[in-house]
Amino acid sequence: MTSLNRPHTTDEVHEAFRKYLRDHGIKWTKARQRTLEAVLQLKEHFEAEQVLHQLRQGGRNVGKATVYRTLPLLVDCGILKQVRFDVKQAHYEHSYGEGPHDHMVCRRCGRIIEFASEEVVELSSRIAQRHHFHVVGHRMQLSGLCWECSIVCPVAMAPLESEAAPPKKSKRKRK
Amino acid sequence: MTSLNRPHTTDEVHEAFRKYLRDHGIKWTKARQRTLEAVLQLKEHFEAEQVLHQLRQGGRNVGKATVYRTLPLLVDCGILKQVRFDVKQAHYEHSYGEGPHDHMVCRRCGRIIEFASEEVVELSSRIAQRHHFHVVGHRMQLSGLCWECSIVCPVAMAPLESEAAPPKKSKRKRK
DNA sequence: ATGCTTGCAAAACGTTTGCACAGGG
DNA sequence: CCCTGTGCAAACGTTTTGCAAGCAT
Repeated sequence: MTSLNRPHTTDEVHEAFRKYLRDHGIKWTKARQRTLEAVLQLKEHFEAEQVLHQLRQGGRNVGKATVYRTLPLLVDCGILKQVRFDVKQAHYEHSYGEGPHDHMVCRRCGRIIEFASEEVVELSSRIAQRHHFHVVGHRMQLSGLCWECSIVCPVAMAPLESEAAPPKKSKRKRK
Repeated sequence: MTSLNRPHTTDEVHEAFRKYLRDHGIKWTKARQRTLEAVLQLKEHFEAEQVLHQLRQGGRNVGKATVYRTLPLLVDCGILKQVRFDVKQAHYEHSYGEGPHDHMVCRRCGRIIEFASEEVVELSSRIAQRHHFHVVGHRMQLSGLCWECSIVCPVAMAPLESEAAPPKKSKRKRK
């Protein structure tokens, strides 16, 4: 939602990255530039592997290690934000100039819906205060069914892919 | 907080597991029994490796694979809940008969503080309704500094271990 | 007796690191 | 020119899987 019509040009983002690198004595290299470009072409939420894929697809090869070393820089300078869903891999989203928001993840189709979270921020502060905790950030994730899936399949919770799985002889639920 | 004085005896939990297994045509075996016992001895939040460790310590050896195969069963039958913090490994907590709650994670000492979350649940519903989303569950995590750490170290965000790291020659921020 | 369960080892997975070479300031 | 950055491959820690043997029903 917020990632469409991003309020900043790619040039601005490039400049922000170069400034960040300069200020930290890190070099502006071809590999880092290409990684940033690939990242800017990706929409919404993505993982490291997709950045690699995007790079290979454009014929601009960058080593896996370099991508993994560059992503934290982009996070550190505010262009990306690391988001962790209920999976082992890290996901990233664009955060340059974007307001804070949280996510709803559909258990069936995997769709990720963003929502602005002023109320969540307020609630966080209230709760933190109550426990003498100094909040720096928060993460809130709702899981359930998106509108389409709740119509198609009002009860099922199983991920979409498992529908094709052939029934087992036993009564076991484990996949 | 809620894991202390759990409102159910270990017998009740055992029985719940056995019933779950029976109902699903899964066998009640020594390995699964031992895994459950180890899990019940662990307090608060733990990871798979700690279950293994607990088992070895008690001389009741169970294969790593078996533990990894049993934990999802315990989650599925409601005895455990999988919780993912900002790390790659999964963590688990006891959920049998416990009310919903969320977590605050201290960035410095790693302490995890639980808080009851009726307000969070309410807010979830309100937000979901607004987006025509059918919520099934939520996850909220505040990160920041716990009371002790915010006194010791009012500004630092770096994890505790990095304090011992020797300063590098360059101006770079990366570890 | 049958076939689910086990433990081991090996694979898979995402991520990190060591190293010799390339290339930017 | 120096020192950082790169790419490769190998290491890493967690989790999963293949398989022959074990054991609960």
